[in-house]
Amino acid sequence: MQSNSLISDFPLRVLIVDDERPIRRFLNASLGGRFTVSEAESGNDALRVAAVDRPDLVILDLGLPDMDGTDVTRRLREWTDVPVIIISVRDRDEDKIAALDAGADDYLTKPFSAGELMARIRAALRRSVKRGNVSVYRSGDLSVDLQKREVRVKDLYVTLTPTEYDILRALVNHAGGVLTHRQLIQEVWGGNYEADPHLLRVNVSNLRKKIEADALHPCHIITEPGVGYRLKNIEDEKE
Amino acid sequence: MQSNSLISDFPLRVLIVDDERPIRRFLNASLGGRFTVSEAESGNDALRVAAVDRPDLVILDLGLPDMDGTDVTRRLREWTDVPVIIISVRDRDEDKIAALDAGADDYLTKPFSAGELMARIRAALRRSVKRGNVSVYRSGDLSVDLQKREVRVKDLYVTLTPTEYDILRALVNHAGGVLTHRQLIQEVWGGNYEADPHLLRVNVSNLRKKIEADALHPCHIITEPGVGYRLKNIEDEKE
DNA sequence: GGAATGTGTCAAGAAAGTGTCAAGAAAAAT
DNA sequence: ATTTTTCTTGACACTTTCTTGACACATTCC
Repeated sequence: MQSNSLISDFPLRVLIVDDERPIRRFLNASLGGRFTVSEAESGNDALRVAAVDRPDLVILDLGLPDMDGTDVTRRLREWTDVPVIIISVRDRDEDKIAALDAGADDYLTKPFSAGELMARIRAALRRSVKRGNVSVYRSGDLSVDLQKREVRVKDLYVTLTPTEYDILRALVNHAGGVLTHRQLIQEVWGGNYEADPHLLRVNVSNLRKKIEADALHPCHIITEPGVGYRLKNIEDEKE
Repeated sequence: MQSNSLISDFPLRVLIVDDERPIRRFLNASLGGRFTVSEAESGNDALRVAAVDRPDLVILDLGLPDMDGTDVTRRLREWTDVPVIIISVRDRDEDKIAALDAGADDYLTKPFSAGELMARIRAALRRSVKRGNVSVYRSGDLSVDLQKREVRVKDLYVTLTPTEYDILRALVNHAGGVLTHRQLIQEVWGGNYEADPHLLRVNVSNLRKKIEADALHPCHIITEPGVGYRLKNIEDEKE
C-alpha cells in the first residue's frame, strides 16, 4: 500500500544503537535515507544521545558492551515513550519477554529483512505520531521535566530526594489514572513489593510538603482512600 | 519487571479470530483467564463481533475462509485504533509487510510460544492504555472509566469509597446482565461469601445516592427482586 | 386484611486507613 | 572518619469507611 511512503513529510529522527559498525551500516542503508539517523555504540552512549537528539524512534541491539539493551530500555522509559524496537541474535523467549516487559515496542530476531524492519518501523511510528511526544508534565504551577529530572513550582526549582522523585515520576507516567499503593511501591522500591505502605505514606507526605501549596489540601497528589494516589491535572478540570 | 502481572486490574476484552477451533482453544488457554475473551471464525464474523463487543485487543489469523486477515485489519482501521496482533503460518516478508502496513500492530509467525504472545499483548495494551483507548462505560449521564478509576455524572467527578467502586465495577463488567447477590458479594468481599446480603444493600444504597439522579427511582442500578442487581444501559433503551 | 419476605434508609459505634512528627539507622558525601 | 543527607520505623491523632441494628416501606402469598 504505502509501503514506500512515510508517515510524516518531514524527516523523522531515528537512533541506531549497536556496537558493530557493519550492522549500523546495514541498518542505516535499510532506512534508505528517509530518516535523520544518529548512532550510538554503547548503552550509556545511547542514553546520552537520546537525551540530546530526542529521536522519534530507537533501534536497539540487546548485546551492548557496557549494559544490556533491556536496561537501556528501562532507563529510557523513565522519561520518554519513544518507540523502541529491539533487534537481537537471541531467540530465547525469556529475552523477548524481558525486553518487551521492560517497555520495548517490538522485538526482531536477527537475521531479518530490511523490508520487515521498515514495516515494523512504520507501524511503530504510525502509533506514536498520533500522540505528542513531550516529556514535560505541567499542571497549574507544577512542572516536571522527566528528561532533565527537574521539578519546579512557580518557576522555583524544588529539590527532591531520589525516593520522592521516583514517586513523582511514577505518578507522572500514569498521570490522570490511579496508582495503587502496590504499584507505587513496586515502581519505587523494585519488583518484589516487600515495602511497607506506611513507608509510602510518609514519603508522599514529604513530597507533598515540597510541591503542594497547602499540604493539608493537596491539589496535585490526590489520595484515593483504600486504593492509592493519583496525580490530578488542574488543566483537565473543566472538561 | 511486571512480567506476570497485568496492565490493568480489571479484565480487558480480547477478540480471537481464527477458523480452527484447536487454535482458538490454545490461544484462549494462553491468555490464562485474565481477559474476557470473545471469538470469531471468519472475517465477517470478526468485524461484526468487534463492532458489538468493542474489544481492547484483537488477535487475528491471516488465513480466514472468507477474506484475508489483512483486509479485516484494513476494515477495522476504518473506525477503530484497537491493537491488532496478527498470527500466521506465513513467514514471507510480503505478508508481514502487507499486514503491518494495513494497520496491524504486530505480526507473529506460527509456531510461537504462549509467553511471547502474552508479552506482545502486554506491550500492545500498555501503549493502548496510555493513549486512553480502553473501555469506558457510558450510559446516559454516567461514565465509568475502569482504567483511570474515574466515575463521572454529568461531567462531574464522583468520589466513591472502595466498596462502592468495587460494586460498580462488578456491575460494569457484567453490564446488562443480572448479578446475583451471591456473585456480587463474592466479587466485592472476596471468595468465601460470608458477608451479609444486608451489607450489600446498604452499600448499593450509598452508591445510588452518588450516581443516581433520583435514588428513589434508580435508572442505572436496577433491582431484580429476589435475585440481585443489574446495570441498565440507557443507550440500549431503544432496541 | 395480615403475616412473611425482601428491600431501602438512617445513624452510631467499630474498624480500617491516612497524615504528621521525630528519632534512630543507613547511606552518601566530604 | 566525620558530617550531611536520606531512609525507615514507631507512635499518635485524625479522618474516612465499614458494619451493625433498628425501622419503614413495598410486594407477595396465605
